[in-house]
Amino acid sequence: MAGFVSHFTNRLDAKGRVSIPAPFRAVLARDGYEGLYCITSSHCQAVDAGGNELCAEIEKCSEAFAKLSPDHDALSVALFGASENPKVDGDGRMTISDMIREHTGITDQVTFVGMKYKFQIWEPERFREYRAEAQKRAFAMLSGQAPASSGGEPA
Amino acid sequence: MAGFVSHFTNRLDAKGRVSIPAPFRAVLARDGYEGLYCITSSHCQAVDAGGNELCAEIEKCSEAFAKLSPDHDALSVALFGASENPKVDGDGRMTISDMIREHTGITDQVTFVGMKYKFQIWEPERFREYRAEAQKRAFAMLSGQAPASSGGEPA
DNA sequence: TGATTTCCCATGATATCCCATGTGAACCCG
DNA sequence: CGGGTTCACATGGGATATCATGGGAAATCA
Repeated sequence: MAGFVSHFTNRLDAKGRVSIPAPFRAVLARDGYEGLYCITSSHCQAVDAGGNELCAEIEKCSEAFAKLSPDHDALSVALFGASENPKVDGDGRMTISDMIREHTGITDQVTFVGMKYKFQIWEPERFREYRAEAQKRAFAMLSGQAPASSGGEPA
Repeated sequence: MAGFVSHFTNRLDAKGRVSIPAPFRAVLARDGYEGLYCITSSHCQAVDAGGNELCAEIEKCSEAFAKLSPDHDALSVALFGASENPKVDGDGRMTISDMIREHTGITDQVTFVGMKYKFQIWEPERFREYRAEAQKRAFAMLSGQAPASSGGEPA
């Protein structure tokens, strides 16, 4: 099925490498893998990662402003300056850069969280905290929102 | 026969596998089976499972918010981070992941409960308790709202 | 040249595939 | 109508493939 789902926690090895979960690699390949795109999240201590689909989303974001305009420039710096294209080795591992380490606080373990069109990279303990918070917010959002057309409360 | 109905209890084997009830497999196949979609329920100790129809329902939820926004991210983590695509082997069995085990308390038996457009996965004893409670609620709702003569629940 | 990074292979644990078996229900046939 | 047969399905287990992880050697960089 399509998209990144579920979450996985893997260990960093002595060289700073970590295996990207196999199901996520499969999604990347299906999406027409051209390298992994990573960008630090602006509102949480995580890194967004993905393939073409994530790239397209980010570009769409910056296209909202006219090129050469101050706004566009500022946004470009903010977006692309905080981005990376980590290499993925033949065994499906990526290296955690210093930028990612600093932004996420990752030391020896990494949690990968599927979010359908992208996935996030977290320090496991911080993810647990964020997740608890996210679940509360999600519950509030869904119950505040008008019920969907087809009968039946999702999840 | 449309949708998942009735309920079944099957045993887990030593490898953590359990047979998905044959009638449910038939429904999945008719729905255009592309893999099983599972998501932990936010309001009870069960896992929602289904095919395309359930998947579409979940996606619709997250479409209410702009991608890359904090709200969308939180919702995605709560929904997709708590989801899985268990593989189904040639004999119609799925493996119960640790995530499902923890959320449901399943140890050696699994109850599958049809809910028309999806089905739920329960630890048998917890399901019995939930069911007793649900029946009370349903009865109260129906007798409070509907005329005594009405033959069944609304579609 | 010394320090990293990249590539490649080794390994243990786990998951997946494939086939065997038991059991109950449906079916057929006399 | 009764007895035997077949079938579908849940379950078990051995063989095999996949995956995360570790480490050495070659390549790259400064």
